[in-house]
Amino acid sequence: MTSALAEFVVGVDNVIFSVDTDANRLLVLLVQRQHWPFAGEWSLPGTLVRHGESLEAAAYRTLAEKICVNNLYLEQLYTFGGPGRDPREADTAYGTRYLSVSYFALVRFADAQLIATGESRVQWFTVHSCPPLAFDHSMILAYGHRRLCNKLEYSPVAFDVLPEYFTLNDLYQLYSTVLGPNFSDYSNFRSRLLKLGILQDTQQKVIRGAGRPATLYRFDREAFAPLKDKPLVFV
Amino acid sequence: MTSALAEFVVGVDNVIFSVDTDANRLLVLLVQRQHWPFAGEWSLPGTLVRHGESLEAAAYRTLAEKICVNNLYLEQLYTFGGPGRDPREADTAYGTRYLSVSYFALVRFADAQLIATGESRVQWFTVHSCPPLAFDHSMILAYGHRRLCNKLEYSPVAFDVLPEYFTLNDLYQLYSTVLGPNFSDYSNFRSRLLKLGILQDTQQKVIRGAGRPATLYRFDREAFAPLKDKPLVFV
DNA sequence: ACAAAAGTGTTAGAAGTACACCCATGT
DNA sequence: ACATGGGTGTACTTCTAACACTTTTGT
Repeated sequence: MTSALAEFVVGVDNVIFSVDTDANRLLVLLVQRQHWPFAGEWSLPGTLVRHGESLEAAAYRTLAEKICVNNLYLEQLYTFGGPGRDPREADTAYGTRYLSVSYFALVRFADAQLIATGESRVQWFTVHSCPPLAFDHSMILAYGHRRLCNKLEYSPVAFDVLPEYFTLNDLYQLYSTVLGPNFSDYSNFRSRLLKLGILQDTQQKVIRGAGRPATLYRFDREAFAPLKDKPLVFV
Repeated sequence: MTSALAEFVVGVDNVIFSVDTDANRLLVLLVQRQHWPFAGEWSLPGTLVRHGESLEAAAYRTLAEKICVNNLYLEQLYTFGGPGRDPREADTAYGTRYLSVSYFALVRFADAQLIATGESRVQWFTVHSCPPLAFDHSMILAYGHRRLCNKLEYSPVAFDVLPEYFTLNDLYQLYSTVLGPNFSDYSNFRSRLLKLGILQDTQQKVIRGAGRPATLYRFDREAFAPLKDKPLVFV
């Protein structure tokens, strides 16, 4: 004897982070809702999954609708599917459920062009000063933020959003803006990273304003491959 | 212009682990399917989500239908929702999708009673010698196994499946059956755990066969509370 | 007496932490 | 010359891994 199955509409919501290293700000992309429910409020960019479309494809599509970006990291975050998380459920007598599979993304700030479609507003907010969000999106954001910190510490996501050639300082800025002020000091970060042997020293130097020229490095994917799934620590 | 939304049936599949420390075996619970598709093949225990039921509730229900257990740890694992993962999709012209939210559980082996309902078979398999699974369940199992190892190393899940009073050897057996042979040696494991200060030394001793009596410890939840979300290492 | 299980100690090396200091460039 | 950012070195502590050893029980 089985009771009635729930009917579902499945959506994807993205927590899209970006790091503005110049201004030392960790940003998250929010959109302002145009329609009921929560019209006028800010929320994570999301979409409903289409016929024949994979979840990940839906996540990429949402992302591509809001920003134009070439370099990013994306992975599934968590699925929120309890009853009562979307007011639209109440519409239908037998309450179709709105399930949200959330994805977490990190994109390169420099080449992320926001797409302004008509009157819908899309905007970066610093994570620590963003408005209360529609639905349960504040919770999703918090969850995503925790994941971002972990990912940065234990896997090489940073290299997905850095330019191909970067200085150790670029890398350090990225880490310290995300991980906050009580992050490791530069000198130790430096030696730890170099000791890992996954950074290729291109002999090139780059001069940015005053100061000694900085060495340009690149991420050495081949050297990293054997270290994959090993408990690497980048902290 | 939006294309057709996918329609979904949402299911929950559980990767239920248990550790038989006596026989040094890591076990996973499988059920033998009775009906099409994959009739006769083994799969993870799962269910479809009912009206008004949360995902987690569905996961608990599935678990309770197969085994009777009081002590367990359960958390969401991953969501698999691509098109084509369930042959039943092909039935309906407009292909209702079968989405699976997977959960991962660790249960206490000693008090886990398998529930044999009629002819449906439920059985423990050692993780390293289990049959090929229906659907994409082999992938889900692999994913769950990885998560189990991580959880054990970084969070105190072990104490959810150990009895309230346990010896350090009980704990060590649990860890080494899950984490395999090249796990830390007993002496180092011991001092690391004790140094964390989260084990309460009840002055009681227990004698099991020959050998010096072992001290009974209990997990000190209050002492652990402040260490929560800190990067603890139990390895 | 001896095996078996529990528990302690030691040591060499690696890794982490907090600094002080030197180097190359622009102004 | 000196401020600025890049880069090196060091002294100290803590962690890790491997292993030898002592203690308390049953037989």
